[in-house]
Amino acid sequence: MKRKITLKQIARELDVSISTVSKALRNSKEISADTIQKVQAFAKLYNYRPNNIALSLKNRKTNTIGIIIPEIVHHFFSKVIRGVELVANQRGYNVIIGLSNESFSKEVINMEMLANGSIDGFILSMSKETLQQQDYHHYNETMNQGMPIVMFDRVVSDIRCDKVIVDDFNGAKNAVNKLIANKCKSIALITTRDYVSVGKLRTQGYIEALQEHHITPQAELILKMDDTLDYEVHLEKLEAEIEQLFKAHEKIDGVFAVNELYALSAMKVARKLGLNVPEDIQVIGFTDGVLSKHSTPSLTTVSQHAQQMGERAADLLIDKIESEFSTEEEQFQTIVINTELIERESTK
Amino acid sequence: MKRKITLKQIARELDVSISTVSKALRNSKEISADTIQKVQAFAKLYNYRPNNIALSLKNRKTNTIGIIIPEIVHHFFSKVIRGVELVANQRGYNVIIGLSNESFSKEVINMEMLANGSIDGFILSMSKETLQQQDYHHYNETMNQGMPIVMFDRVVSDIRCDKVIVDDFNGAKNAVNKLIANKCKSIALITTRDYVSVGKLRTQGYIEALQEHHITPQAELILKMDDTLDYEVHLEKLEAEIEQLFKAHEKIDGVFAVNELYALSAMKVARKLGLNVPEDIQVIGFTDGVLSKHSTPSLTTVSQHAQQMGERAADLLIDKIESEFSTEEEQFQTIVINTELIERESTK
DNA sequence: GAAAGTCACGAAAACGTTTTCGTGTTAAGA
DNA sequence: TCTTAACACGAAAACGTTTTCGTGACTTTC
Repeated sequence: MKRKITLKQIARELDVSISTVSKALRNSKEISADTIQKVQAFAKLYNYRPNNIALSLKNRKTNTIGIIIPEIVHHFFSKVIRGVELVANQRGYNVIIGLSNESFSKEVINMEMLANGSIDGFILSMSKETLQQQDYHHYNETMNQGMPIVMFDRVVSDIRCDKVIVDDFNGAKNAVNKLIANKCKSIALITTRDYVSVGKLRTQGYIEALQEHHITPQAELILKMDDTLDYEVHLEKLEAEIEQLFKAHEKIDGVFAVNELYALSAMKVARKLGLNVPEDIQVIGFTDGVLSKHSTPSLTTVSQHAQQMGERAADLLIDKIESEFSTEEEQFQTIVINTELIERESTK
Repeated sequence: MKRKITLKQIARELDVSISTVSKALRNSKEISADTIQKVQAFAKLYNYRPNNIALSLKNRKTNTIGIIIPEIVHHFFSKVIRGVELVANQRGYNVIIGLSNESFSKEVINMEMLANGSIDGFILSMSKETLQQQDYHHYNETMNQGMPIVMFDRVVSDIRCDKVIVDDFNGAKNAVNKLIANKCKSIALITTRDYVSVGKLRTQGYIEALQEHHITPQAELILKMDDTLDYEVHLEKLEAEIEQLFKAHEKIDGVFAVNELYALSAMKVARKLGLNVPEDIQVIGFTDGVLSKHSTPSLTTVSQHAQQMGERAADLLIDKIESEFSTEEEQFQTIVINTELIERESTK
């Protein structure tokens, strides 16, 4: 079990100086052809590779980007990671992950852990707790130290940085428009509480679609779930509330749900009540998940292009990292990713 | 936009030496109370944090572990990552990810990228291509350089390292036993080609369960799918083959599938053929996925405890990293994670 | 044959730490 | 008053690179 070989060891073996070895390996014209050949042969034999950490220290650059997300066991986020990793690798960067688990303190700890020189920049999506507490000091402190941040999906306008977001508003609007075009007369919305920006925007899209078609939004048709609990935990509660909603408003013939599970639950309850999807009631969800594709009936859904979000975020971040000129007045971009309505069996 | 402050800057400001600052921050008794107080106050004011990269270089230890997996948009793997991250963070380590995308060359490139000093050890699951080509030189080279490796799930006995695996054999056997106990007389197996070790073991479990109940396994009841294509791509082909199988053997009243999607497809085809699950045909899958829980009917499945696998793998790796004594003859462990049969609606 | 230039290489600094080993000053002991 | 010990601090090395700047030994030029 031998350690990795270093320049110093090569130098000693070949009885030259460290600088000579370093230069020879980089084909410097300061070094004679003889020496270059000798050094390179030796280095190859011992499989020399420059130590990354030493390079990082010297160059004050790690070629690593950090990504902090609330949860990894989640199709949306894992697809974003895939996108980030793809672009990062292509451009010579590694990706280091931190999970906030939707907790403010874990988010802060993770950021501090990585901000001390381990990475060149952050890609992150805020935890629910951070969104609730509206405490953004850790972002600002990190940026003040010259560490660029790109936020995605869950963002707030108070923070000045690059952002990549989904067009939640139009995604929702298009979905509801589709339901209206499909002759739905009474469309329910199943959503979460409003503190997460995306939920709010989707609700607005729903309302505006209705209004544009001269349908008055009715508060009774909007079901707001408390999602501070884990999805799975409050599944029964969810279904019970949906059932109550459906029973109270038998005329409901369309449902727009802000996520996959809510949509699936709606279909499940509908079936239980003897309603056929899509004949009696049509359902559209919002997500990139795997459930939609494989449910029966399969679910029409608003795709978020999660992987593309990750790719764009990574490009944005690396561009910023590599831009030599940090112009005095920084310009921040917000990239909006268009959604796509994927029609499946749950709509006509 | 000021850079992070360093010991040197503090030293200059306070007109003491770097060593004094360093010692003062660590409350060395070499330093007077006065100086300690002064330095710590200044450091706190400027929010000093030691540079991780410098520490890594000095200590020849990065406190980072690398995880290389074939795919991240996958419930099993993302749960493993969650487990790894949980334990790693608790024990003061970061996690850096690499995706092989089931490709041999990407696996090698990723490993080389991380092996050059960036991490202290690897946790990995082999790509399908690596399993097929049976070329393991990169693992051995990495380990020869003193970098510990823990493999999980997809392992081969040729490589001498710590391993965490699922008890695929008994998981499958228990599942089939369950079907037999539930009065299934003709049980089909839907599996993949055999080069992935886990597939082979699950097939063996199936066969042994049958044999122990004096049922002769029939080759015609075993459907081997070519999974070199992406799941989604060959979905129709899968369903067509299952349909053919069911039609050719109408007596089939039980199905054991080696993954979630195969099981779901079996249920889908059954429904199409007018068969009721579980009345006419019972189905069991093998996975930790999300589809099983939310399908209709929900799927009885063999849970792999993916998160626990990640946790155990991380503990194993960190133990090895931190064990000072690299005893001459290294001992390697293989931890077997027991499966658990989760009964849902697809079995009686 | 001396001045100038080329060649091939080495010394040293720098990145930011920690730690070992001095060393000068003061206080205590004889 | 002299020796010794305690105290408080600094210099320097080390981790593994890259790069700038010297510097001898030759070679060329007039």
